[in-house]
Amino acid sequence: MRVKTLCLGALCLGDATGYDIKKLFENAFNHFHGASFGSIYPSLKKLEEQGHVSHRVEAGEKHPDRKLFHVTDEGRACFLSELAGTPASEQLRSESMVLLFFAHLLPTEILQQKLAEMETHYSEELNYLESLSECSNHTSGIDFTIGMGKSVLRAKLDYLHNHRKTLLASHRDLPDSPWNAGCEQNNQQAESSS
Amino acid sequence: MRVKTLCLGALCLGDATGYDIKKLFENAFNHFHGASFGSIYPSLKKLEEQGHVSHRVEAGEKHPDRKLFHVTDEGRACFLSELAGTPASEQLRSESMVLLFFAHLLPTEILQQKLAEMETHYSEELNYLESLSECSNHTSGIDFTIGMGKSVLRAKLDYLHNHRKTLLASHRDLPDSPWNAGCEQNNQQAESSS
DNA sequence: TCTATATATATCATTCTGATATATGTTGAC
DNA sequence: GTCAACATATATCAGAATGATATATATAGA
Repeated sequence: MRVKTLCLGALCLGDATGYDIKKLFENAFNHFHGASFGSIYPSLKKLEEQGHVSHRVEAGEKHPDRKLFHVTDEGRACFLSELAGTPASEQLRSESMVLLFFAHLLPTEILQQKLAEMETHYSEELNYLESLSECSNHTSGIDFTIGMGKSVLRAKLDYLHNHRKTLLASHRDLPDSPWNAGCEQNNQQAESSS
Repeated sequence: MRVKTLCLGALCLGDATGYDIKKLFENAFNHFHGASFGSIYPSLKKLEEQGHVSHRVEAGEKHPDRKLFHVTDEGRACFLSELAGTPASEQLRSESMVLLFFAHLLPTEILQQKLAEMETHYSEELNYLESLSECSNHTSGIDFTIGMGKSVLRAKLDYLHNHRKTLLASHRDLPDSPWNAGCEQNNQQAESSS
């Protein structure tokens, strides 16, 4: 589903700025869909050109000027028909699973570290969803997505606890892996000279 | 994780063509990472420019010419160091959850249809993973990813069975939703005139 | 025979990410 | 009291990925 459509959906929940929508993607939507400023602002621009949203500028006193967006009737109708026409599907993009798929190529120490990272991430997200479900003003659909998310995270944590030892037990370090032959070309997440 | 890196990883499992790698993404990798031809072929090109892979052409008798790719020592070392440096993380992109998040805007009939679609997809993927785990030649890491996938799918199916009725019970059709005011501009998945 | 599917490579417009630039207000540290 | 870090707010851009399309041949089935 296009970010443009998601933005339209977000605005169906109430008027908002691009920044507000970004926060929605980081919070409420986060556990099933992300989006960056680089897609949100252009989307709002196009939606306005198509007449699906309009905006008014709120002059800032204690904050920068805000462009407050609002769905038009056409925009709302468009979102509803797109929603109904969207097939139910999902797609995972998991570095964790890639790491485990190639676990036999990793030294035991690193593998243990990755498993610990996974547990931390799953626990943190579960805590977040549990805090969300304490709020009482959700629609039943939203409660359903939160509940589904919690179930999935509990299943992941359980699986991790029950199978971690087995994985590590059958894991052996390779005797002479070329661990110092690292390739710098693609490790650009590292520090640059300052 | 970049498709380029995943291609390198795929080639660490054995020599392959771009087409073979696509099949790997569709099968083994499918439940945690996808990739299209439009990213695989350019990735292989760049990997070759960087000296991480090489290729030889197999002239085709019963098939088109094949470019069989092979990892170099540098490529293998590069993949290992990238793998170790990749943080464990994951990200879901789920149209199903978006649909449910906005369930209150959908007519009951459509909502039921989406829930049925979800169940079908989850069941099919579970069957696929169960058929995969019957093969006995997997590393323990691969078994772990398959097992995790199965656990997650079972959790999703359980949740769906246990909460479907509650969701539908609290769901009411809106009295006069503008269901005929559909917007054609964005419904371009429909048929074109022929 | 004719269609659909599988093998195989390649390109392209559109879309999305992740980084960066620009400004201002607030909060907390020292 | 100053200074860094963070939150609010908008916008753009290079690079990466998607999904579609083009091209060609072989096989299987209707």
